[in-house]
Amino acid sequence: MVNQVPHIIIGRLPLYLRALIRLQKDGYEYASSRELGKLLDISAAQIRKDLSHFGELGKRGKGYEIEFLIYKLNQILNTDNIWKMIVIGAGDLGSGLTRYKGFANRGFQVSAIFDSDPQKIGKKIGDLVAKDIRELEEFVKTNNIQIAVLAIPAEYAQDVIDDLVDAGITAILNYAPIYLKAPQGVQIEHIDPAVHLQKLSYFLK
Amino acid sequence: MVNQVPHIIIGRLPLYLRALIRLQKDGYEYASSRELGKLLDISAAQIRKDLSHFGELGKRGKGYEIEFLIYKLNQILNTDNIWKMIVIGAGDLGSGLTRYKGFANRGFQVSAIFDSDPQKIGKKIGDLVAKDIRELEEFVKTNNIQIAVLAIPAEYAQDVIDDLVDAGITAILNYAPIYLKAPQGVQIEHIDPAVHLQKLSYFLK
DNA sequence: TAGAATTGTAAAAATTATTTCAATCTTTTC
DNA sequence: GAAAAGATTGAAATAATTTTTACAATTCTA
Repeated sequence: MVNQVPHIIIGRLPLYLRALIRLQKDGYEYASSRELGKLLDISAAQIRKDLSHFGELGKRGKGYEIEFLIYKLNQILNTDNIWKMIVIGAGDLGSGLTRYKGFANRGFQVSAIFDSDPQKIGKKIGDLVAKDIRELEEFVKTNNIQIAVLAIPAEYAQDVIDDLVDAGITAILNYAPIYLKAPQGVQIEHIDPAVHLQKLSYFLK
Repeated sequence: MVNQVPHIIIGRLPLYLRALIRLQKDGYEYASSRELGKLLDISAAQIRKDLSHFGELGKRGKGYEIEFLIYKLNQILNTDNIWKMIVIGAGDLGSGLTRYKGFANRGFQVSAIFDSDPQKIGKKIGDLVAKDIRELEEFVKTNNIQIAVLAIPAEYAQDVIDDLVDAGITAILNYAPIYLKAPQGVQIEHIDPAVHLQKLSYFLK
């Protein structure tokens, strides 16, 4: 296992994992880099090179044993256990993410949802009840939470990030349509559908 | 205006645009590449190089005139008009996206939402009423829709994409957690929160 | 008018992806 | 059951792409 694997490679590992889980569900036991590549529109060589950063995970003449590679990728990505996350913002998006069933088998679980709006605090959302954002710090500390999902308007996002970091959060999935600052060591991933749509519309007409 | 601007550059333009709109809202008239870069954690040289693909858009000694650059980026990204889109899937996510107020001022508008579940068809969602997916093709053709947002389970996604392409859709924002195939010329962008979370968890613990 | 600021771009450096192939394992043939 | 043919990985070498550096040209400011 090597240090300092390029970010861009880490970004592809979840795609490999997702495809492998699908293949396993479909009853396959082995997958070659060529097959996997065809499924993902990624060159076979690239897949082999990416995986080779983490040891010799394949079998010459045969391919990659799917069960083993899934196990290995989960280990690499730290998803061999379930991470507890919190969601900030109990609007449509935050509520939807909280109710979303798709996280469980990919290593994540929402363990609380917070809002500052009295109208939303106390509301039942899936199995949870929306909490007051003022309880955030205590909750994060008590439950040792490291991951937060931000689903609030852009205006408040930077302030909330600062609070999250103070509370001990070190990984943030940001849905607010704004670039956010965090100290070294705190990772942020951004999802903004309009950004993707604009990439798409570039190619239209 | 040049042909064949690398994809990776197109992907940054919406971020520039988003930041510029924010600066404009905050009352600024000019932004230098250094200021913009600081706001986005992108090097000033990169921003200048990216923008230089589309002409000489800045003013030496002063920076970029924000209003003009916003106008120009909208023109480049084809967001100087509103694109009508359809949403497929009237679950939490599809409903949330349909109600989302943030698309309007970024060049997009949901003009219909479809589902195949009789329980959901007819339901009021924001200003719209969920339609039967069987009406999809006619709607797309009649209304000349080019963009679709896919918010359905992975199992059905490839079949629906095939139908969308047949109907005339050429740009797809895919929320189903699976890689999807489309013919040359049809652009797909993927959003899978679990993929982002797994990138984050790589860096944890 | 002089000094400061900033762009646009050529050149260099760094990063990322592809090509190629020896090594090795699997499958088929005899 | 051994030998031959086929498949596939892992990795070195090469190619392509992307980013950074460096600076002349130009504009702004005082």
